[in-house]
Amino acid sequence: MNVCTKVYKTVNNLKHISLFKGCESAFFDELETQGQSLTCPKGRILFISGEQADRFYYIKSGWVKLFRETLDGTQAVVDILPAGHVFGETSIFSNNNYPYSAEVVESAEVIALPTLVLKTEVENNNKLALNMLNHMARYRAQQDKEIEHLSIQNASQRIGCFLLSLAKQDSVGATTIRLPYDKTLVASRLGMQPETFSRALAKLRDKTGIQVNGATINVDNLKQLSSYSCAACSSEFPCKNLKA
Amino acid sequence: MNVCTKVYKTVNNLKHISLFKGCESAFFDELETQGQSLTCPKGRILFISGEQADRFYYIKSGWVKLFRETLDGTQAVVDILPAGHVFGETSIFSNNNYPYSAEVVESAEVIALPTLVLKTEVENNNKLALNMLNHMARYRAQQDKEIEHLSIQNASQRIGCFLLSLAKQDSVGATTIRLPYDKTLVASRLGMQPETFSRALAKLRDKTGIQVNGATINVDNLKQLSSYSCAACSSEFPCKNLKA
DNA sequence: GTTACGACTTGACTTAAGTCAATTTTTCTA
DNA sequence: TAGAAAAATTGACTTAAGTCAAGTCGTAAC
Repeated sequence: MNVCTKVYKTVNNLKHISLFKGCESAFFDELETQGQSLTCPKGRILFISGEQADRFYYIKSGWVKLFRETLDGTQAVVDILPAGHVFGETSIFSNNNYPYSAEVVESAEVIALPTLVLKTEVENNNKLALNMLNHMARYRAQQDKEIEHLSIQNASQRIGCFLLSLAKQDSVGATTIRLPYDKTLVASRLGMQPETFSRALAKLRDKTGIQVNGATINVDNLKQLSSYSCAACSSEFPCKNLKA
Repeated sequence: MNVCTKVYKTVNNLKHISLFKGCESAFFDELETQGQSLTCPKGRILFISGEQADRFYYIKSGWVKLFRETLDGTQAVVDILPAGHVFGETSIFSNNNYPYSAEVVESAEVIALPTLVLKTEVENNNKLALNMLNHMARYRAQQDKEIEHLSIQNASQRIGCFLLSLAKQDSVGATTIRLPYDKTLVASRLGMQPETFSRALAKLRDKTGIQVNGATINVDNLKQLSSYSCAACSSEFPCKNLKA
């Protein structure tokens, strides 16, 4: 666990966060007064599973890993979130305890906000409650797909699917993808060992003609990648991760 | 796909459904007027993934499987739900399309209710929105655990965990568990092949001393079962599936 | 009762992924 | 820029689970 200096800043302008769309000024004022902007290096633990949840977080930049650990230390990665995402907010529906631990995996700027203010507002502002419902429904659909992938896709297909989700949504035919964090971390995100990831990526390269160069991956034919990966996925073909 | 005669009945008294706790009479009246009670035999398909979602369902008795299929026909089981559960309701947050297919797997009585009425009420009644949020948060926690189990538990441990979830919550030490549906179906629910299930259950028997007799399973020592299964689970030990 | 069917089990074998160890490559730091 | 550390790859091997085929068991129908 990485202990390090926190950098606090004044929070301003949360109005652009889609979860809060339609909320009143008073709510934003209260959030901003009690909120803190933190600059966190890689490795910083924001909270531990089971802890009392006084704060939830908004990611301004960087990447944050949500995970849980078994008694023997094995880690299960719940998700790895990029800028724009909110996490820890569901604790207001589970006795104010965090359901997972959170660690910064690519140096990040996050905003820590008081859960109590959110809870009170959700209980009184139907617009916010609806935002959260939509938000959770989207997340749920994604998790359902995750479960499906774990049970019916092989390692190479899971990687392919992951690459598609990173591809620019407007890319057609060819594109370049850059892995946003370490391959080891991608592997754990996809529920496999680093060695398996390495071999499975090589297999994916052979099967779909992608070019791998470190963290940079060139895709000449997105459809070929999609057709290989999505063969074992219930989503409509071509993969909706790929707009074409 | 099983085509069969529907049996319609008048719907009454939805007030006991926890999701609707605190709702107004007018809402119940509208639901009951437009709702239908259906008696469905095993095999009955209630809806198909992607279909327009006009109705959501409440299970009065029996079991319902939620699943999706890939192009090549491979099935991924999302969940298998018992009496008391609601499904198809999240379609109101996803363009009114069902995100999965639903099939009755143990003859069931279900109530089909209009999604539009629910949607309108959620948009206007904060109490209902909060109920749904709590409901979805609970479901989400369960799905997160599911993902964890798929990636870090082995077949025998997943079965053990499943058995614990079936054990009566007040049972201490010893208890008898009855599988609620076919072993083949339990296998698919746990993301494994029937053959693997059969062998893994035998292994679980050897490891934990449970006695298997067809669909009936005697557990002399729940803690032993829990300690074997939960070794690869991030939840606190002993498993919260087991109150002891 | 006998037959037929589906559910379940078992055996033999294949395949995918995990493990452990040894390198190689890249990145960071002094 | 040299050297150390971390990340990634590769090889050899083990293990878990899938596959396919054969067989058993129990129930339901006749």
